[in-house]
Amino acid sequence: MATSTREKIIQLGDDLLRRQGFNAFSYADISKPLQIKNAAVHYHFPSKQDLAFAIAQWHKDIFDRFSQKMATKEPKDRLKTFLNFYHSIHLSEKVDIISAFATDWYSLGPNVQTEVQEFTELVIEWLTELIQEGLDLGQFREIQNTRTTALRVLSSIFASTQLVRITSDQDFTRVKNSILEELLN
Amino acid sequence: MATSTREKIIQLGDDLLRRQGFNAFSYADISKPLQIKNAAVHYHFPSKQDLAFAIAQWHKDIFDRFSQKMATKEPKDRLKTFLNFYHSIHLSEKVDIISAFATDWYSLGPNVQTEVQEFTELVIEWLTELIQEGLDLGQFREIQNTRTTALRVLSSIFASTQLVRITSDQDFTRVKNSILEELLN
DNA sequence: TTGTAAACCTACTAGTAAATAAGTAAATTA
DNA sequence: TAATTTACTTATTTACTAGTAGGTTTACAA
Repeated sequence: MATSTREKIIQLGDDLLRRQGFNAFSYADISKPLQIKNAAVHYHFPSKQDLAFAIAQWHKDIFDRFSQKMATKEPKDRLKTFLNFYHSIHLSEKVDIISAFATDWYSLGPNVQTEVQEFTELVIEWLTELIQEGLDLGQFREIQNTRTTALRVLSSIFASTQLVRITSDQDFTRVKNSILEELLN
Repeated sequence: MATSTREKIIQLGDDLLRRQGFNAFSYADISKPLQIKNAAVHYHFPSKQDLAFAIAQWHKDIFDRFSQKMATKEPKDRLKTFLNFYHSIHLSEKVDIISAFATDWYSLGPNVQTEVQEFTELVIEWLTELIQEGLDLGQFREIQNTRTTALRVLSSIFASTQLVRITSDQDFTRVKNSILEELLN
C-alpha cells in the first residue's frame, strides 16, 4: 500500500519539527520535497496547528502499537528496546518528539497542547508500570518512587538527544548505559 | 549604574530565546518593549546570529562569576545552589539556555555553536569537579564515572525544565529531590 | 567652537511566512 | 451518465521577516 500524501506530509513534518523545530520550518519545506504545491499542504492541514495536531496524534498511534507489541516481553527487555529506540533517534540528528513540542510549547494552540500532554502522560505511565513490574519481578533495584524514576529515565534520555548535539556522540551512550546499570540488578 | 540598551537587548533576547525559541521571536519583539526602533537593535547586533553569540557569551560570563563565588563552598551546598538555580528557571516558564540552544542548534551559525559548546563544556566540567570533590570528602555516594554522573544530573535537571511545561510543577520538585537523594550520603 | 563618533531614527527593500480564493482533473457515487 | 467529492494547481493576499542606506541628535574631545 502506497503512502498517501497526507501521511507523507505528517512524516516529513515530524522530521522537520524534530530536526529544526516548529518555527524553523515552513510549508515550502514540506511541499518542495514532496513535489506538490504549497496550497496542497494547506488542503490537508489548513493551518500549521492542524499539522502539529496530526503529528501529535500520529505519535500517540505509534506508541499505542509499540506498547501493545511490547506487552508480552519482560520489563528488562522492554526498557532496553525503549532506550534503543531513543538511541536511533539521536543518531538521526533529531530530538525526541516530547522535547520538540516542549521547547516550542508557547507556539502551540491549546488543542495541540492537550494532545501532547495526553501523549506524554501515556509514555510516563507506561514507564512507571514497566518499572513497577521490574521491581515486582526482582529484575530492578529498589528505588524511591516509581513515577519519579520514570520521570528521571525519560528526562535523562531525552535531554541526551539534545545534549549530544552540543557535546559528543559518546555522551549519549554513557547516559544510556548508566540508566540501565542504575536500574538493573 | 543604569543598564545600557545593549545589555537590555541581550537580557530580553535571552528571555525570548528561552521562553519561545530562537526562531519564534523577531527583532520587533525586542524593539517594542524597549521602545526603540528595529534598526536600533540592528545597530547593536547587525544580525540575529550576532545577538545569539552575545547571549551565549553573556551566559559564560554569568557562569564564570557564579563558579568563582561558589568556589569556597562545599560540594553539597554548591550542588544545592545549582539545583535551586534551575528551579527558579522553571518557575519563570523559561528553559535552560543550553537546551534552548540545543533545540535550535541547526539555526545557529558556526561561531555561535562553538560558543555554546564551550559554555556547555564549562558547566559539565564544573559539575564533574563538584562530584569528584564530593566523593573525596565522603559527602557523595560512590558512583560509576564522574562525567557520566555530571551528564545525568545536567540532563535530568534541564529536561525537567522542559517536561514540566507539559506535565505538572510537582514533577520538577520530584526530580530535583531525587537527584539530591541519589548523590548525597 | 568645530569635529567626530556613538546611538539612535526614518524609510525602505527583498524575501518569506501562513493562509485563501477560485479553478481543474480525476476518481467515486447516485 | 450526471453529480459530487477528492486532491490537487494557479494565483494572490496580508503580514511579517531580517537587514540596510542614509539622515539626525547628543555628548564629548580637540
